[in-house]
Amino acid sequence: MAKVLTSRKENFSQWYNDLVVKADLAENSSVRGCMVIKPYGFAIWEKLQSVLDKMFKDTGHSNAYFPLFIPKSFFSREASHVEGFAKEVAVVTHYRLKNDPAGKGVIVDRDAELEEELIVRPTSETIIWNTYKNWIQSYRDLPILINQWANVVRWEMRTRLFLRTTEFLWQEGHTAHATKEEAIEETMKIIDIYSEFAEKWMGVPVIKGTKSDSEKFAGALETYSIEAIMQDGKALQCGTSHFLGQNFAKAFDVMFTNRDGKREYVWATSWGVSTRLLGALIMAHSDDNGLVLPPKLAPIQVVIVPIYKNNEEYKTVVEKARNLKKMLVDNGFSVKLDDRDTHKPGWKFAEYELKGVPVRLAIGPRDVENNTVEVARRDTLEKKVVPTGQITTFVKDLLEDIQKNIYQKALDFRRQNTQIVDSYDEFKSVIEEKGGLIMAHWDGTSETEEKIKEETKATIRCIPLDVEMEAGKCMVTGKKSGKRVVFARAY
RNA sequence: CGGGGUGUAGCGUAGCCCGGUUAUCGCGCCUGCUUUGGGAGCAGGAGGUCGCAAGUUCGAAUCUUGCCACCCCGACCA
Repeated sequence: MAKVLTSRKENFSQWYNDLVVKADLAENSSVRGCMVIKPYGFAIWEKLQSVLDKMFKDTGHSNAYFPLFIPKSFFSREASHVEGFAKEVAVVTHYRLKNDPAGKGVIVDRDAELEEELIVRPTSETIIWNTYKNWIQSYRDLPILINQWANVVRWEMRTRLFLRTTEFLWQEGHTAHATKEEAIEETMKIIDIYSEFAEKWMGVPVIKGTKSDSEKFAGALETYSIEAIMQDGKALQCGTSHFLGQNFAKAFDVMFTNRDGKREYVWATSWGVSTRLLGALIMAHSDDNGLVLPPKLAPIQVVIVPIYKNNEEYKTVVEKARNLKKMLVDNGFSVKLDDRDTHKPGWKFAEYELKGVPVRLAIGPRDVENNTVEVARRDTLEKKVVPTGQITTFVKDLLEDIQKNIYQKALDFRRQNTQIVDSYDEFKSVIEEKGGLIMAHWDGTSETEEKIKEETKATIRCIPLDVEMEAGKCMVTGKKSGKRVVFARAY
């Protein structure tokens, strides 16, 4: 078979880039750091959106929409928030163009300068809390549980398809609560939703945990994240849920009267996942033949490829293929019949493997005669001939098996690439030679974290929730530590 | 913004050091015939402001200068 992708082991970055482009997911646009998401890639995003959206709604959240532009003054209200984002915001300063007197197209009309510059949102806390101020007077107005699907802009220095683009799509939840406890509970509820989504739908095992002070969201008291490992051993943050305390309520003066008639600041959370999830999906499962999609998120779950030599065979084979498609569609599967005469079967096989379609059915004259179908599964590339009568149950079981298998494979990979390390020397050599996740003791200070980052490029991905307490000593300073934390080089 | 590199057809490239016929090759594209159970074969064909501008020269993809764009490494990061 002709090789279209760079090998995963040879050059992971290039493999990733090739894959994204050749599987028709996305490509770089002519706009700096911005990508074009192509129909096939967007179909996966839409599927992912619909599942998450339902999970949010099932837990009492509703969707709304807030402006793209944020007045600069709103933005500067919360000190640490400004600090965190100032270096990467796009700023709108003018509102008009005019013809260039020198005759070279259009130029900015300097007379049309805005009195107050507008920031293109890097995230919406500020504009939303400025709005919530008008919505909240009493404890009866709480909680507010809102989510928005939107685009945001962060002017990153270096970009990478899906993982870090200047503009990206995401959902951002912003909730307001009467009590601290309720806000914390919301933060946890969301990180659980994210984790369930990653594991059950994307088939990507994740570690839930809290962020260290230096990795916290700008303006948050506590940031919870889910962290996954990619096939090159680097970690990827897949979603975050922040407990914001009363920081934004104080910055935007959002108070409510409680049951006792006393005025109090509102408690807040915010949380989000982005198109980066598609990057995680790709880097966690795919191989040198292309994408491997979890059946639950695949836009096409089953593709049918007819095989024939002449017009006569075409008729009988395609007719059978159509029946097969109808049968599967009636059973709720997403099926594509590729009866194009412009490409040969072998070409189509390779194409759908590249696109990660979980199950492929091939029907040729041989199958028509024997009343069978050839079934191929994407994850293991195994093929099997199945009697037509059993095909719906077979495909149903197979899709479930693939979903389970890719999760298990990713989980096994993570186990094999997670080391428990006690000394800093060992840490350095493991990071350098093997990569992956490292569970080690840390004294809890930003100084130590910074030192490790500088010397090894590894950062604390999270302080995991589901890990037992264990008395130990920080591998760098020897100070006391109650728990191992997760270190890795990260995207 | 610092350090390195690259711009030649839709994509990937040779040629550049050492200037000289009609700019190389592969993929892709178009036409025809043969093919079709793992990216088909043969034959023919179309497609180029050699990143942009100026300069040197009888002559520039090739040399010089300026500009632009992109990529990689660092700081930043969902």
